[in-house]
Amino acid sequence: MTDEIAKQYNPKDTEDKWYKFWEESNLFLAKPDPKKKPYTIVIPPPNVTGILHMGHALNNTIQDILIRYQRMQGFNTLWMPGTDHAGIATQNVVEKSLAKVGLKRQDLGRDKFIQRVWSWKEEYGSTIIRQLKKLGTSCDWSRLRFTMDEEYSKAVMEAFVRLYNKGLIYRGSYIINWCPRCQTALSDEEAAHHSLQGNLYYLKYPLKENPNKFVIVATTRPETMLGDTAVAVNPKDKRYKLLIGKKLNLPLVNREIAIIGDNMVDTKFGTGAVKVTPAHDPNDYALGKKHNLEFINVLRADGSMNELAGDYQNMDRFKAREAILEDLKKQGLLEKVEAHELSAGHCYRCHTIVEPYLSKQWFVKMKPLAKGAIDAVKKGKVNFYPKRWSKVYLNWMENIRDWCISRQIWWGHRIPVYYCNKCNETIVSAAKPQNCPKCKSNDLRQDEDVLDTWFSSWLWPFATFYWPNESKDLKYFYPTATLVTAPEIIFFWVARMIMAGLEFQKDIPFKDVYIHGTVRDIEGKKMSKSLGNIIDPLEIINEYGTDALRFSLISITAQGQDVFLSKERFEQGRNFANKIWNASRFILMNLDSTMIKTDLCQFLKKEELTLVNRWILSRFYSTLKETKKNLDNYQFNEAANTLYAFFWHEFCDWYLEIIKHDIKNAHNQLVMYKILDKFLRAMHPFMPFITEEIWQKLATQTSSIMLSSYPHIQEKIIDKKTEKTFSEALEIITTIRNMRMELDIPVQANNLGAKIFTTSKAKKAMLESVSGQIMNLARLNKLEIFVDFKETKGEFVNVLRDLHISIPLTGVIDIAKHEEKLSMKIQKVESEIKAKEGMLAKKDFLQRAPRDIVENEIEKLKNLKSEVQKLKGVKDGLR
RNA sequence: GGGCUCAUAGCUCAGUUGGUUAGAGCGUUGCGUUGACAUCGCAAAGGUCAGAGGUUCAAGUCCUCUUGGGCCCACCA
Repeated sequence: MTDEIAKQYNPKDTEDKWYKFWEESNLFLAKPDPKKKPYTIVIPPPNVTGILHMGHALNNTIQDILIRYQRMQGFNTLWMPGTDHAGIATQNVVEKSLAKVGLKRQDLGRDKFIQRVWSWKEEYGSTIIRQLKKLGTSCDWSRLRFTMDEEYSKAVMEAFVRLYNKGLIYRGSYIINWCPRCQTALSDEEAAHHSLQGNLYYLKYPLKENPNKFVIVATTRPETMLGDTAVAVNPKDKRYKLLIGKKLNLPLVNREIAIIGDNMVDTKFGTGAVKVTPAHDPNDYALGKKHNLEFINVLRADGSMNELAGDYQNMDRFKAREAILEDLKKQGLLEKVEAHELSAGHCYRCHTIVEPYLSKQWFVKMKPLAKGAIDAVKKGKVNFYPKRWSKVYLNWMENIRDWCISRQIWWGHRIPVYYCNKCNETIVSAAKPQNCPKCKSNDLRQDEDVLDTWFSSWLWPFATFYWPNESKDLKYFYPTATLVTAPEIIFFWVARMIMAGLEFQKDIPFKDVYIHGTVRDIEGKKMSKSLGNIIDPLEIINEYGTDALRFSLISITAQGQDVFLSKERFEQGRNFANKIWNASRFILMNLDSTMIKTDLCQFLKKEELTLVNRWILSRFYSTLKETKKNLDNYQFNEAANTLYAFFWHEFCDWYLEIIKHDIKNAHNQLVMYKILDKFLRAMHPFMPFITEEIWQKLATQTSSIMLSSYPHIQEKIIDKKTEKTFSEALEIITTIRNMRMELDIPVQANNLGAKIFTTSKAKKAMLESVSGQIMNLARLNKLEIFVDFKETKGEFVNVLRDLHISIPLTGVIDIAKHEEKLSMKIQKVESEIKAKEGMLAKKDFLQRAPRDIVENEIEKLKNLKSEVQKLKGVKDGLR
C-alpha cells in the first residue's frame, strides 16, 4: 500500500484535516428518521464568556465517546450544541471593558449597553465553540443554539407566563442574597457558603428604665445593629424571663426597642439574647413578621450605609463595622470580642460576601414542581451514575425552597411583566400588550428586572427544539438519552431540568445522568486561574495531540471520581497514539492487498485457523466484550484501559512479534488486518483522529470510520481454552528468557536448545502445538518435549508449575544465588499449600462453598504439591 | 449539625453482584537498537490493601467504630 508513513505519529497532520472532512461531509448532522432509534445528548451549554478548561475537556470527551459509540452502533444520534448567555458573568465582562474607557453601563443606557453586549458576543462568543471543535466533538453544529436567540427567548417567556398563570410565580418582599458588587439578587444556590474566620462581638444595650443595666447581645455583623428593632430572648430562659416587654435603648442611634420572647432563641448560644434586625437577616425577618416589628433597612444596594445609618451614612458596610465598634468601645458598650468561625455566602460570580437583603423580587414556587421530579428519580425513570448522587438530589429536592428568579442586571431575558402607569394593573404576557386590559391606557412600563440565567437553561432539553412549537424534532429526539455533567450543577441545572421537563413536556428530559468528577491539580486543588495551577487543554493538544489528551483524561477517570492531573499524564496518551501508529505502519508495510478482501467468516468455513490466530482473535473478542460492557455502564476508564492493554501488550508485544517471522502466511495476513480494522473501530470513540487517519490508509468500504459499524461480538470465536493454552506458552517463553538472562546467554545467539518435561501425553501434544512460537520468541534453535523428567548432568533446570524446563549449562552459574531463589520459591509455594490445606480441612468450606470453587481448590493444591516437589528436586540436584 | 467521598507498590490511581498468585501508568534497577515504534523492547525489584472489631466456609471488596484528608448541604445570631 503506502510506504511513506512517518516513523512518528504527528497529530497536527491529521486532526484539523479530518475534522474539516467530517464537518463538510455532514457526518455530525442528525435528522429524524422513524426507521432508526434516536440517541440524543444535549450539551451543557458553556458560557459565551467561557474558554476551554480541563473540566470542559473531560465533560465533552465523555459525551463525544457516547455519541460516537452509539452512532456506530446504528442509533440516530444527535448531539445538540449551544452556548449560554450567562447573564451576570457576561455583563461583568462587558462592564469591565467599559470601565477601561471610564464608562459605566448607566452612561450608555440600557438599550445601548445591551447592544454592546451583543456585539461582544458576536466577536468573542464563539471562542469556546471553536475550542470544542479542537477536541473533536461531533456535535450537530447546524443546530447551534444560544439561550438569548429569538426562538429560545420565546420559550423562556412562555415558561414564565405558564407558571405565572398556574400561580407558581409570585412577586414579594423577602430577604434574599444580595451581591453588593454585582448589585443584584442571587438565588440560594448562587450564594456559595464558605467558612471564614470572624469574630463574635458582644454588645451592651442599656435598659431604658435603668441605663446602668444592660442586656448583652452577641453578633457577627455589628453594623446591622443600626437596623435593630428588638432583642429576643427565650421565654424559658430564667435570666431574661422578667425582662420580656421591657424597653432597651439602642446605642448610637438612641432608638427605643423592645425585648421580646420567642422559642426560636437558643439559650446556649452567645448570651442567650439576640439582637433582631428584620431587614438584614432571614431569621430576624421571620421574627419581625411574627412579632410585627419594624423593618429598617440601613444598607444601599452597593453595600454602603444609607441615610438611616446616621453618622455612618455612606460608609462601606465593613468600614462602618469598624467605626461602630470603635464608638461602642468608647462608650463602654463593647463587652468583649471572641474569635468565631462563621460561614458566609459568597457571590458565585465575583466571590464578594453577599448580604442578606430585604427586597422585592420574583420567585418560583418550587414544592409543586419538585413532587414529580422526586418521583421520577425514586421510580428509576431518571438514573444517576454513580448512583449516590440520587441521594444528594433527593435530599435537596425534598427540602427545596422557592427560587428567586429576578436579577437587577440588564443582560438577560427581561421579565415579561408590565405595569399600567395609570391604574397600576400588573399584566403578564409573553408579548408586549398594546394597552391595559383594565383601564385601556397605553401607558405601560415593563418590569426592569431580567431572569436568572438558569431560568432559561432549565428549558434546554426542549427549548433547543423550538418548544413550545410541537416540532418533529422535539417529538423524535425528546426525551434525550444521557446528560453528562459535573456535580456542582446538580442543583443549578440538572434538578431544575427534570422539573421543567415534567412540567412543560410532561416527560423526563433524560434517562441517565452521568456525573463525572472534578478535574484537580496533582495536589488535589481545584484548577483555577487565581491559583495558577491550570493545565490548558489547548496547550496539551498542541503538544501531544487531541487523541492523547482524550485518551489520557479518560483512562484516569474512574466513574464519578475526581481526576488528579499533572502534565506528564498526557505522555501516556501520546505514547499510545504513537504505538497504534507504528503497529499500523508495520501492518500496512507488510500487508498483501489481495488478502484484505477475504471475508473472515468465509475463510473460517474452509480452514481452521492456526493456534496463534485463534488465540488473538479470541482475545480480541473477549476484549471487545469487556469494552462494550464497560461503555454501557459508563465505565470509560475501564473501557479505554482494556483496549489499551489488549492492543499494546497482547497484539503488539506478543502477536505481532510472533507472526513477524511468517508474515506472508495467509492466516496471519488475514487476522492481523481484521484485528487492526476492528480495533480501530472499537477505539474510534476514544481517539477519533488517529483512527480515522489509519482507517483511510487501509482499503476501506466506507468513506469514513465514522460511518462504519462498531464491531459486533462474535461469541463463537471466543475460546477460553485456547486463551489458556496460549498464555501458558507465553509463560514458558518468559521463563526461558529469564533463564538465559541468568546464564548471560546473549539473545542474538540463536544456538540454544531447550527441553520441556511434562507429565502427560496430552500436555505434551498441547505444548508441541505451540513449540514453534516458543522457539521463535525464546530464540531457540531446538525444542524437545518429553513426558517424564529425567535429570541430566550439565543442565540448568527450572520449574514452572508442573513443568521442568532445562537448557544446557554453559559457562559458570552462581549456584548459591540460584539455590536461594529456589528456596524462596519453595517457601512461598509451601505457605500457599499450608493455606490451601487449612481451607480444605474445614468441613464448612467443603459443605457450603460452591462445588466448582472447592474442586478448583483441590486441583490447585495438587498442582502446588507437585510443583514444590519438583522445585526441591531441582534444588537438590544443584550440588 | 446532616450527608457524601477517599486512604491499595516510591508517586498517581484501577480493582461493580465477596471466591485463582491484588493490577496499570509513571518512577527505580539490569539487559537490549543493522528496517513498526527509544514516544521502543526484554526482564526484575517493590504491597501487614489506614487501624480495630464484626458478618461469612471465604473480606481489598459487606457491616460497625477509630484515625487522617477532600467535598457538599444547613437561616448556630
